[in-house]
Amino acid sequence: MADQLVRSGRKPRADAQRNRERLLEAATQVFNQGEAEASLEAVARQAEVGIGTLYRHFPTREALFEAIYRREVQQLVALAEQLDNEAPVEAVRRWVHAMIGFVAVKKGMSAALAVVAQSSSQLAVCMLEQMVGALDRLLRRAVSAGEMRGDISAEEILRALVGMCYMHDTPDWRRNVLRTADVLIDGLRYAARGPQPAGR
Amino acid sequence: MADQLVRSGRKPRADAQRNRERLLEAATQVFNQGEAEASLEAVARQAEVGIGTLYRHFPTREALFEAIYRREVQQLVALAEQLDNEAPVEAVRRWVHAMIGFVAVKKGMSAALAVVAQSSSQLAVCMLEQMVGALDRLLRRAVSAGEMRGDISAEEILRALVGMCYMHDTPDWRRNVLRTADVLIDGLRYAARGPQPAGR
Amino acid sequence: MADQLVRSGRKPRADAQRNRERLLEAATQVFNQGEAEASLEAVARQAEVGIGTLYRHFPTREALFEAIYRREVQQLVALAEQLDNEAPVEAVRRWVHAMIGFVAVKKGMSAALAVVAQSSSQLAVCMLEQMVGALDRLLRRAVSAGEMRGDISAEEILRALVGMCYMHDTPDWRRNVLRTADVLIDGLRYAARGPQPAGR
Amino acid sequence: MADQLVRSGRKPRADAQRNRERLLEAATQVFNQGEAEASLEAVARQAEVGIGTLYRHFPTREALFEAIYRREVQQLVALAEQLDNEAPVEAVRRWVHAMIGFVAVKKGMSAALAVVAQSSSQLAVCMLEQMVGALDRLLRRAVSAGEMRGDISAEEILRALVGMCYMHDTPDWRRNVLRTADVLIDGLRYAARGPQPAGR
DNA sequence: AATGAATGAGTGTTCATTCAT
DNA sequence: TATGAATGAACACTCATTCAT
Repeated sequence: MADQLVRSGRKPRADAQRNRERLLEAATQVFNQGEAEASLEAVARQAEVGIGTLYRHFPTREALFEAIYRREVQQLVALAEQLDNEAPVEAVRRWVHAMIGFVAVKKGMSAALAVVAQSSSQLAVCMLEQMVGALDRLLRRAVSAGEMRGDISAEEILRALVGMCYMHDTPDWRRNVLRTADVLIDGLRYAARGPQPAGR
Repeated sequence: MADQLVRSGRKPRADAQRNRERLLEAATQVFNQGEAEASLEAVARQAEVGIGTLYRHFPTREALFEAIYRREVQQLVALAEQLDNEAPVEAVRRWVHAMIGFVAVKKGMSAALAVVAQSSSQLAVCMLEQMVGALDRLLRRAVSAGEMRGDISAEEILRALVGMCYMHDTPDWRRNVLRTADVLIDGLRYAARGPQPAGR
Repeated sequence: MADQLVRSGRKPRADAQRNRERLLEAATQVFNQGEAEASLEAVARQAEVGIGTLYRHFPTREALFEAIYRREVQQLVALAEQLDNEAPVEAVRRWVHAMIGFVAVKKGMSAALAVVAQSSSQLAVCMLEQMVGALDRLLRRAVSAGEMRGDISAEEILRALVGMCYMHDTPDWRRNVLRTADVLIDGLRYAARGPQPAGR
Repeated sequence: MADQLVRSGRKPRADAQRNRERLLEAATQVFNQGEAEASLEAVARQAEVGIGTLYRHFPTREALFEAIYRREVQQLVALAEQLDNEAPVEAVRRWVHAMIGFVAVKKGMSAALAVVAQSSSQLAVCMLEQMVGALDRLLRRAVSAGEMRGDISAEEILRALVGMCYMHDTPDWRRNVLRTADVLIDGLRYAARGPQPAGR
């Protein structure tokens, strides 16, 4: 499903598995602490593995991105499920904060996400859908509770968040983005009750 | 103004001027209907002009970006001034819509803006500052009027808007982004009066 | 030695070794029968090898120079050691002649040496130092024996020799330079005993 | 004879003459305080003159070099004549020192001379011949006086000197080269009397 | 399966030279 | 004549991708 090795039915050779791990580890480092446009050769070098091996495991650059972030994405999906018990709006806020914190830790992930969000490969779409699904679940609850407007799709909001993260590269962008994200969430609440007389 | 240059037969040779125009036209097309990272050679080819000519007119990639978008940016700055008479929040909303519409017309401008927003060249910074200045002017009025919270900088909001635009490439992204931008603005209003009891 | 590498089937793949050889051969030809500033592309073409291959083997122009002339330089160093048993002045003369003969065979080496002598890369400096060291060893002996003046550094003399070679491109320059070099050596001897009354 | 303008019979226009002067001045500066490989465009810019004008006056790079150094060469030729009254060996030494000092002042002239010495254009040859002639005149006197060996041509010595200068780029190369040049001259004297018993 | 050598198209950039104004 | 815009060949260098070992 994810990449070539899995397809062959047979259990993957031990060293193949090890190399896959090394590559993911290396790619994470290279992409996260630098640019998302680093050369694949650099990744292979970091993993102390031949470039050919990299290609065997991840035939395209996107396959690599996807493999890197699949796990992380699943964490976010899991988090959404856990937040089911929270108050609706608060759950949305916490999930959004988690996502931003997540991107902040994995510096450079924003670029990768941007790439993914703009590509249209099946797998990229799938990843995006998962995240959209997670956020959607939370939003729906808030909307049902009458605490948020329901005419903005989760995908829209997700794209906005990713875009907000992507536009920064200063080291302290995180708190700024967090605040702006809160504004966005506030906007979703505000409209739930419609515009109100400015004089209260 | 352009007239003057053409008529006076002085320095700006006719063909030079024409080539400059062609290059801008071509660059706009190439960048707008593709990626902001298209090769300069491609631009020259599109303009049916030697690569050397491109370099003569625009010694760096950014000089080209800047030339393309400087005029447009100034339009937005001018718009901000015109909106001084509007109701504060409405003025903000209209300016934001104008900016998005502007990006929508110049499809791909978002990519260019993204590049600019992330680079740190003097000129890029200057362009960004101009737009920030325009938005800041409008925000301040709204804040002064007690209709918007004042702890989110214009730059943050601008980056968020650019990011939102950048994350889309479907043909109909515009209305989605407009709506999400409105949510953001609503958020700015909402907090001006503090969180309110949600029906509780 | 080369044998070993080839036979052991280990790391140095056969074709890599062959290409390296071809590149050195080609570079020697191109540089020697033309200018030291020939394009690297020309070298690759001569070697019938992709330009990328050239870069893999020799990441910089100087790395190529160095590879070409390292072995030869070491021969000269070795020669200096062998001449330790000769009469001091004669040893200097023979080494200098060897050097010139060496340049003469590798026509165009003078240009390469000139480049090296003017660059300041680590490796270039190292090569120069080796040759200076070799000549210095011989000069010291002659100075100790009271047969040469000691206030001219080996490096000066070496630069002069390289310069002399570099200034020629006629096919028969060798004997001319040899004679002039002898004059230089004579000058070193002459002053060992101080200026003498010229018959006056 | 030197360049195109002179050929046309008519007296050169005043501004043409002025531009020629500016170009020479500029070229001297650019070549002398930098590299002999500076772009012609840089020269034209320094002269505040169009590149086309440069080409009109000096159709080739060598024509420019030649024009620059012709006057200086003639100074050296004149100096040789003035030295006719000095003691022969001293005259040679003084001329050689003058030449080196000359190159030292016009930093970068060594590179230009090297170019000239290796080219084979008529004019370059002519320049070289003039300098050779000047030195030759002095050498002959010393040889006639029995104070120098006569089997080394002036051209050889000149090439050696130029080469020696060319091989340096440190700021204090002058004294080193002067000393080495003295050694060369000493060598010419030494052999005039043949090898002498080392014990005196 | 793993390796890394080979490839060459592609990009940015410079500069000598021509030519329209 | 003077100008400088236009040109494009040439070069250095990178990197994704293929393929022999």
